[in-house]
Amino acid sequence: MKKNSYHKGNVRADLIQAAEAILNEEGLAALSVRRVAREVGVVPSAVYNHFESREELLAAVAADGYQYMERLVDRLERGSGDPSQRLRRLAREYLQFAAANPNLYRLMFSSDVVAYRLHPELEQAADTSFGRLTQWWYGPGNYDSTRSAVKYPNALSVWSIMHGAALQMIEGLIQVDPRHKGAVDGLADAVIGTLIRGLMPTLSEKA
Amino acid sequence: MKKNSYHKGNVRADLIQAAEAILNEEGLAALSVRRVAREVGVVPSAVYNHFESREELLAAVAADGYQYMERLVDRLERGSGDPSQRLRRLAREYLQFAAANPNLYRLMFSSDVVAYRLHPELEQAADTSFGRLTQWWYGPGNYDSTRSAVKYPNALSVWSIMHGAALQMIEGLIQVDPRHKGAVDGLADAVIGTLIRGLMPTLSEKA
DNA sequence: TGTACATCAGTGAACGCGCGTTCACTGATGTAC
DNA sequence: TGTACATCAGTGAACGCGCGTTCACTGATGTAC
Repeated sequence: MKKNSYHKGNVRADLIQAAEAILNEEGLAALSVRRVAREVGVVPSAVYNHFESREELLAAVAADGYQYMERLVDRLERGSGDPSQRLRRLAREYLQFAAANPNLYRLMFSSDVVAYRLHPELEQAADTSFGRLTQWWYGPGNYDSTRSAVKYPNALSVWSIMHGAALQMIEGLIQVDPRHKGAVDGLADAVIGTLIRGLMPTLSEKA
Repeated sequence: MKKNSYHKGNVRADLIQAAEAILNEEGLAALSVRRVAREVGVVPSAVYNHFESREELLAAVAADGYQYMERLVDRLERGSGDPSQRLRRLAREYLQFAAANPNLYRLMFSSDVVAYRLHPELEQAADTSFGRLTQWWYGPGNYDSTRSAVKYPNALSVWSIMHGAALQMIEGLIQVDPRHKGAVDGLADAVIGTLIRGLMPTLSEKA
């Protein structure tokens, strides 16, 4: 392909990829339309042939991230071992993903930046991940996609504790270096282990 | 006090208060130095008599938020009831705080916006909250302030599950309306209840 | 009690910046005849 | 096979914007003598 030709090919895909790279390396603040365009070698206004706005570009990046989540749940469903073993594996993989892609992880879960409600395909991606985890747990027949706290406390708790641990790690609120894989696994084991066993034993010890 | 006098009094406190109001009502993006100054009735450059930079102002706002966390832990320590009852109460109060002050909550826990490491008083405030929870649990003699995942799995898990639930609620990832106090309590009960009981019973049921 | 002066906390104008987005345009490509 | 033309995806210049921050300044206040 000639350097200065029009119709460069898959500019849309290139933009998303460049955006992901910038996000990972320099964070969300550096991810501007102009910057992404520059990186791809295109003029800023060209971006608007592929995305309606900056936010739509960000939504596309986030949606890309959810594909990774999907794969995690795939492995949960198809994996071997008893349920608690699978859950422990899920926990490790989940935190490893967050540790390796902190800025992407943040973007995926902050409606502050990308309003889910405005990007149905994104909301659906998030729903699917949670829904499949829930169905694995409660059986397909029992899932009604409302994600009610009362109806699915177990799935909700797994999601909450993993999300909380991931963010505390990413934000540096706990002494776990995201670049140290062993430490990340240790964190995963600690929280999912506690959740599986429950606090009752130590609490009654206290009483 | 005269309207146009210099030396207006507690401009610093006013700035923090105005910043909190803007944050709550319009979100972080609206919280600019110029905007806060305008709200207080002062020229933008006057802000720099009280804060070195925008980030320092934000750090002051976040530090203010931590005082609320302190009070939660106070009540945990001094409250009545057995440990698990106290923990359940803490969970409710924690989520109610997050529900009532979502933008402040986000600011407090995102190093993206305010780099903790650069604001020691802020890092200390965060440490204190976690440390006191841990000490309540393990006894004062056993706390060494490293917040290691391996050493304090119980306190860490409580923190993680509450943080995760709070953020999912705030970001609209779960079907809980933050303005509905009953629903927020329900969420708190669900996650802390699951954590206390543990997943073992349902997991072995599955196996 | 009155005066000189240092200090403090404001003012007002200006800086350079990168941003998201719009617009009229134009070159390359694919298709119909 | 050659030509006319619609479409698509680029270009380039410009828009208005609010931002964080700096600077020389000045009015009000408190203190020392």
